[in-house]
Amino acid sequence: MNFGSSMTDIDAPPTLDDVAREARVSTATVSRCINEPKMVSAPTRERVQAAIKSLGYTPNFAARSMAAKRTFTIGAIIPTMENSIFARGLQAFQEELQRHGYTLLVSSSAYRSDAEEEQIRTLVARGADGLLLIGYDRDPAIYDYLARQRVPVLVAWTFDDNARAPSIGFDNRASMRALTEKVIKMGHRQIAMISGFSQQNDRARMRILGVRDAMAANGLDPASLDPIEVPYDVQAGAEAFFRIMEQGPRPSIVLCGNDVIAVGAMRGAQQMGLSVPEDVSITGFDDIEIARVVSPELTTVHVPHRQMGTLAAKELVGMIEDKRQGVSRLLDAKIMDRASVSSV
Amino acid sequence: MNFGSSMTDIDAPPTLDDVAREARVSTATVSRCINEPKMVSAPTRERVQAAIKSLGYTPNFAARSMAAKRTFTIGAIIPTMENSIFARGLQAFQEELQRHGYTLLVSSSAYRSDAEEEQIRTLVARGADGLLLIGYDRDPAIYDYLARQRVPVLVAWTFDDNARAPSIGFDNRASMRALTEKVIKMGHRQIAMISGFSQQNDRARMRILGVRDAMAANGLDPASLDPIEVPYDVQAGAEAFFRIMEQGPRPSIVLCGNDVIAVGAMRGAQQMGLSVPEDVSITGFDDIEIARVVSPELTTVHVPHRQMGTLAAKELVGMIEDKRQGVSRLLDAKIMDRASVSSV
DNA sequence: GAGATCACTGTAAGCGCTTACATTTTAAAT
DNA sequence: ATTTAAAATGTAAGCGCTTACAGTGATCTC
Repeated sequence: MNFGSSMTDIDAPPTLDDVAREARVSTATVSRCINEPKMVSAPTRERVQAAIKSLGYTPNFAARSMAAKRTFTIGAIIPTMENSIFARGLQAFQEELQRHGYTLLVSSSAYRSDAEEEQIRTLVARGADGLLLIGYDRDPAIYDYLARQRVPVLVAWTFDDNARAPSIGFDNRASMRALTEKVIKMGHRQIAMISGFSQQNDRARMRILGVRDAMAANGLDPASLDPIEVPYDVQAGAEAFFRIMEQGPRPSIVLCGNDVIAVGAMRGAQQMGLSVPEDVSITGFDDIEIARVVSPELTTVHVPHRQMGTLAAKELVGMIEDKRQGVSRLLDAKIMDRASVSSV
Repeated sequence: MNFGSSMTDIDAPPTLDDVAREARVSTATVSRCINEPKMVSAPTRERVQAAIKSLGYTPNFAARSMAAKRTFTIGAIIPTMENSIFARGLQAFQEELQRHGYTLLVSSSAYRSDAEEEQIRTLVARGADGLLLIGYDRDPAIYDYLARQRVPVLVAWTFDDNARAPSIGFDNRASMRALTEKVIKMGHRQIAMISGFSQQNDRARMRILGVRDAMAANGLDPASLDPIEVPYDVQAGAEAFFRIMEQGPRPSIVLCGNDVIAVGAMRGAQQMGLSVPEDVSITGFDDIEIARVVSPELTTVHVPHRQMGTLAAKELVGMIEDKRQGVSRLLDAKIMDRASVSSV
């Protein structure tokens, strides 16, 4: 088979040169046609476009990045793809990037900071024009490295105005505090918590602090809170719930570090024959789809996933194209008061 | 600040040349040290490695791909990232790729074939060494294009031995047939179905056919099945469930095209005050996490997500590196008999 | 109508790497 | 020792693009 590779030699994809020849212009003109169309006169532009079309030309990405020292690629490293905690936000991020002509390179670190570090280096070596990272907690040396390589970085899913990188996110601590105060007002005094691992995870840590803040502000002893830390996974949540209910005085409410754990806790309750919220109340965090699918529906903190993704993309593209510092942005996270919590 | 960029000029990242100079060898040797270490004698290799380390050298990806005509990038286009249908499989795919030194470029088409086509072209232009696509259904011209560009393609989440591309997947039709036969044997005669859109989606189409196969084989009229097609989303599932229960004779069972729809149907039932499975049975497909989180737990078809991802990665890498045709592989999908179906 | 200005277009020098081929060094064989 | 093959290294030609710089006419300016 020969698919109309005009009179040229074999079969390799057409290059800029081929187009230039076909359109009887220089390669520079073709390049300008593609990148800065307004620099080229209308007649030539049309001729070039026709040539591009007839040859089925697509620019070679590697060559372009090498010459332009830009890749139009943005890297994102998320802790996990296994559940949808980051999915909606990332999807929105991607859609917005695409709108600006960028491609997203995603990888997931499985919540391991060494894996994350390696992936950061890979992404940088691949010439990512910018990076989206989740949360702040990481070796300062990484921020140094990134600064030295002049790769713009934006942090999401958290907010901290005076950190090493600009962030688009919400206040994990304040949100958790608000949620906790709310349940305390509903009469809960015996509070237990199942958290994600707080090491190298500022979101988890801040959420714990938020609970303590609320306790302290309401005459409870913050030191009495002894969060169990588990992986973000349903089964682990269920197991932690068992442990909590078996040892010592039973809490009237179990606050969970996120929805996945909370759903696990709900399963655990069900398996123990406890009903939620009559026997025990449970809350989550994130408001992912699963929260509205369990019954009772889960009381949780709604994170503005899509908004965060979209704004992060805009900001990062801005940082890259205008070579400016990014500006942090605090978004609202709202308490979704559903059926998994009752008054005491 | 000056971060030890030895005596060289300004500040740009070190290049192969810098390393070569530092190690007092030619660039070719440095290159070999990185790509084919065994071609270099031990002493020189050590010298070069020391130089690499001391300069903090990382190869420039664009340059490397241009020279080698390889990118070590594999593209995957999945229909959605919003729920976890593809997440586990993709995660496994990525992990396996990483093990072979490849990077994954993911994008999602939102189940739109025009978006998918554009993304395929983008990925090819970016020099993807291979592509993972979900399902067969797409314009044949795309397969031609891919063949002409000599980009290996592997299809997953479905299996068809004599299609345009090799596939690693399971038999959607047979699995759905098996599930349906099982519920028929349990006494269900009034069968309804909520499917995903079957246009441009062979998985959805095959699942419908599977239901009909089972009906025909058991003395029911396959033409009497009139699947409602909806987007794969909880809310849509609930709404479709309402429609089904409101019009005409109520089915004893509602077979759903996947777990997300099924969970929607369960919510719908709950909102209508119907209990599952006493008043109506419901089944799903995929066995994603959500299936075990709802109550009652969902009877569904277990898809070997991780296995599929891992094998797909191995096969695709094999196709690329050995320049051979891929071989298709049929995996088992198993019925998970849980609590959302009762006998009639 | 000579010089200045402007709008296009072309020339050609890289970008940082890989690799075919040439050359040198080392080891093996006689 | 000398020849010969094998192993290690070097030389240099690109890979396909972008872009600084240098034309080339056409249009203004006074």
